[in-house]
Amino acid sequence: MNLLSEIVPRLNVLKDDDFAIADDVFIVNIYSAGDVILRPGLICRKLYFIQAGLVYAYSNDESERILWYEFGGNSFTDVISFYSRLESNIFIKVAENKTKIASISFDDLDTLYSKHHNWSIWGARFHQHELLRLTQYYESLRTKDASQRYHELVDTYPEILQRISLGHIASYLGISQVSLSRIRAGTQKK
Amino acid sequence: MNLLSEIVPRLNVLKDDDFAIADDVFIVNIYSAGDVILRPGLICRKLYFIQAGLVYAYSNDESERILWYEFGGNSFTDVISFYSRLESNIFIKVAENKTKIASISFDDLDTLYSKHHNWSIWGARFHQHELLRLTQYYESLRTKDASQRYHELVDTYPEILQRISLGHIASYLGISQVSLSRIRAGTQKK
DNA sequence: TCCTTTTTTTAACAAATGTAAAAGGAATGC
DNA sequence: GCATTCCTTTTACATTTGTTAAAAAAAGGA
Repeated sequence: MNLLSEIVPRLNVLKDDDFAIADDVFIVNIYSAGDVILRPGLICRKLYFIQAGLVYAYSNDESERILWYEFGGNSFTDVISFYSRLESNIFIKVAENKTKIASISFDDLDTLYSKHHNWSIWGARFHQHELLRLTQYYESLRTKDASQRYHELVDTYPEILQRISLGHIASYLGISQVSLSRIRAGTQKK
Repeated sequence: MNLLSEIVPRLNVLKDDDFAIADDVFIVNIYSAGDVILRPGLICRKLYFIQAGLVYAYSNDESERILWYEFGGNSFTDVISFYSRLESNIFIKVAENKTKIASISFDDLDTLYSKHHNWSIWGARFHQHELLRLTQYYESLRTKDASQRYHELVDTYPEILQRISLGHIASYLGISQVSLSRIRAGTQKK
């Protein structure tokens, strides 16, 4: 059984043979907390798939605003840098030890599409899923206020309060730590 | 020369033959201003490509917030409804007469992927482009304030002030009309 | 031209949120 | 135990933005 099949979703199309074919263009690495995957000024050349662990991104300005967290089972990249091949403006860092990640370059991915029909079907479906996932994420940013998003966050991942400081959660929610305290104290509209 | 090839981008992979193959699964329509393409409660079953004209979307709540405008050359759908196959929560309407649009259903698109390698390569690349485009749009929403976005809007489309009322522009920018007046008056930080 | 309607701006006030600073709590090390 | 440091909450104040309402300006019709 190929390692990759444990990390990259089959999306109802990939067979073991397809994973075998792609085995040499995906690279699997194990990272430690604090490892830097991407920094501003570099082009993000890879698409990443997390098998286990935790990764996060933050902005390059004074605010160092946390842009996202991604857990095992999800993929990530700097979408703007990777698909436009322009220099990144964000940091991507590993948050936990033994974070296990597979990655593939833009060119290798496109070559897979061209050479293997199944991989191009996978590519279409994968990017459809990502389009849906990203849109749902941004729409929840747009339509829900920080209070709602905070309560959903702790309902969905109650353990997150043990893993991430409230300062970082406030940054992730896009509000000041003072506002988050007010929300937690209930001094806030529901 | 096939009509479709004027509307659907080739993305460096589609040949005339591919358009001929797909001719019967794309439908081309001409709409009038005010025509409703999608309303809340329905599932958005199609992916649309605008050749010419203007289309916009707005929310289903009291605010009737304008979510986006799309011009000729771009594609659109209700991303969340189309890719999750759930009921839509938005309106999509045509804003100008003689708006010409090609469309294809989710299932027909997936069938094209399965049957034709070139179309699945196209699907992967198309959705990569859309992922980039959507992310750039939402990131500009996230990082720029209403004042910046207003000034960029009138710099990019000076004629827009003649075509769309300030009330609608404020809605599109996500602010009250009062705030937009303050921005225009210069009573606002740059 | 005059009246009506629509659009835009202005004013006044209230609510929400950020900044800065202080205080309280928890964890760690000596 | 005590001090230090880090994280979190609280307070005070200023800024921003929304709401409501009124005034001003623009557009259209008779």
